[in-house]
Amino acid sequence: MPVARLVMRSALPGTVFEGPGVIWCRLRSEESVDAVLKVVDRAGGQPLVLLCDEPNESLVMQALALGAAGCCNTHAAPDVLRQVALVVSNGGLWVGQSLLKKLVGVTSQRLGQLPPEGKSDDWSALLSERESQVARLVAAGSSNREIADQLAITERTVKAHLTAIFEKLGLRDRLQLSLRINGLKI
Amino acid sequence: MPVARLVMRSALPGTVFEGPGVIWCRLRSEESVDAVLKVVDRAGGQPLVLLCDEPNESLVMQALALGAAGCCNTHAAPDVLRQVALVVSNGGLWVGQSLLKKLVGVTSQRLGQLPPEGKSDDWSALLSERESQVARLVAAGSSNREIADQLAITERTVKAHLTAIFEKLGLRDRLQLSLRINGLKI
DNA sequence: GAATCTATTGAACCAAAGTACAGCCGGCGG
DNA sequence: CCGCCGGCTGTACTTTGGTTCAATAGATTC
Repeated sequence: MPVARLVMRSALPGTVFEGPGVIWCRLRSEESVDAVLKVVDRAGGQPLVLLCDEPNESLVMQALALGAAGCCNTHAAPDVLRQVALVVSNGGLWVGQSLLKKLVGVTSQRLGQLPPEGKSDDWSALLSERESQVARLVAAGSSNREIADQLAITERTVKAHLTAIFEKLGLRDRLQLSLRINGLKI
Repeated sequence: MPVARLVMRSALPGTVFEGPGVIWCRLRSEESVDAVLKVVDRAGGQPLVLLCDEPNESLVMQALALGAAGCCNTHAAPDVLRQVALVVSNGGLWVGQSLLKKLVGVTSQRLGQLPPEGKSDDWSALLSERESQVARLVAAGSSNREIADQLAITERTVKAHLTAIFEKLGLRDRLQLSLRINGLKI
């Protein structure tokens, strides 16, 4: 009951409304996320939920990155909003199903890459340190020229490393290497 | 009250216990996440929470990637577990504070890299049917020759489709296309 | 000290990827 | 009917990727 009323009132442009344990904040289409979040006083670390007219993934990510506990459609059903309130007021994070999948997928691969010595991925064990650097840059989409500049070596040397990498891992080209490094292919 | 009792019983090694709206599953130190999650029957899409003796970031990420709604310490305080139950039974995701920060941080960084107004899966909407087929094959690591054979067209035509794809998605080469298709660039 | 591994580079070369500038055909909407 | 778009292809070209001959130098190991 309180949640529904909160939403009704927070639907007014620019309105910030504080409910039991949750701060709701309406974000109009033309407003930027950081600008709005900056002016909201978050006393006591209360979770904040953004209400957007047209939420999209990049917007939601931005909101989460800036400390919001969730972001959902202004015109979402009251039941949904009640659930959101319940989740975030208990320290949870409200993420849409599709975004969640993507976010977790990307990040888990990313975390797996970051520790140079950490994980089981055989490629890092098979390659020398320098070769691993080159491999990572290739997997991120860089060209030989870019890699050469970044590592301050010749493009020729980059090619030499790549030839060695392909040989060691039994791969054909940089695309297959990318799939291997990113954990998408054996 | 029910939550506390659930946890007590699910603390037995390998035990899977179903509470009101939540499935709890104990993960022992020597067990692998995917092995355990694979055998759990998730009827009705109920959220599942993993209870680990020594949770770490990579473990939690793995659990989330495999569809768990959360992962917390087996010996967590009853109050915490009650909150977790509340959050996930309402469709929320339970992420520890420190991990949350890291997760959002890493992902938001990548948002800054590729601003050109593209969500990660708008590609299928922007491309024609034939172009999508080519894009998928490229993302899987196929060469132009292989794609041509597979689609029973000329290598020249494959190149034509690729040129159109690069233009439409604002990409440079097949490697970047692969990253885009595989959701590694947002 | 010889052998081995790694990093680095050069010149030349082949192959694959990608672009530029075309053309042909079929369907579809005004 | 005509313009537009999607699919398909050709010739010729530039760029990038990758290999095959090398060679030099430091570090490590036996």
